[in-house]
Amino acid sequence: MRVATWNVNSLKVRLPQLLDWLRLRQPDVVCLQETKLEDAKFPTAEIDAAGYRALYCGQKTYNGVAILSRDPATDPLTALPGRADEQKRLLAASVGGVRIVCAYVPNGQSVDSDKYRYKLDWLAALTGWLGAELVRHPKLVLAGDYNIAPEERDVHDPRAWEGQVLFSAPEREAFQRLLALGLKDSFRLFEQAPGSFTWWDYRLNAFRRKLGLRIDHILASEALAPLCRACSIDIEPRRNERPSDHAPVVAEFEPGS
DNA sequence: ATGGTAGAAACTCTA
Repeated sequence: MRVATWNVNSLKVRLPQLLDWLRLRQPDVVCLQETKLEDAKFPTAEIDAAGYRALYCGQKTYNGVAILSRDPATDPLTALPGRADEQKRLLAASVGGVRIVCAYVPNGQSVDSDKYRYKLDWLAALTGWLGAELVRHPKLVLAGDYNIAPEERDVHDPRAWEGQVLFSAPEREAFQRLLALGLKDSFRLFEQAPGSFTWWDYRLNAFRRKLGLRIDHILASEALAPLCRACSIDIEPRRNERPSDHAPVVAEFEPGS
């Protein structure tokens, strides 16, 4: 099973690129973030024609998540239970015996912002819920835009980013609490090139200058991680005309997992 | 000292 995550930063704008990418990479499951579409405007016909079913949970202008899958997805969940949130950031469903959790973690804006507090609260709620979800679904993938670079090697200039949002200690500790649930960072199960990033600011020619961060991740549960065969970042779509500022991440799991 | 870009939408907010 090939599982991908991609923050598309507007599915309306990126739909042609997504359809090209699906044909090229043939993923079985794709988690999308920042669709920025109300559910009524989700491009179900185009996705269906590409051979995928879609679950989606969106809103106008901001946020929005979706799970595309070749096989049917069951038992959807569109928010953390007991947390009625108008921000559409979470979607979970089961595909082929694997629980797929698609997350768009709040950006946080800056460490002195209310949005940063909201980010840490949201991560704590996610972690709490995942503990129970892992009991129900031992084979689980948490894929999405975490808006957290977990380690120094995930940041082009860790000194400059020290204490900044996306790399501050409380955010990185929140990431470690996800790992403490037994989740493994599938990207780090394999040898990777230095300077592997998934996001580059649109400004200041960051992509061309390789000024990126690795903030999009596919975590695999303890039961699923041993079945992971590969994980890579596909930077090609970042070279497109009108690209998303994020590149997709793709993880390969043993067939039948 | 705080810009720079992109997307959505309606001029400012979010990232």
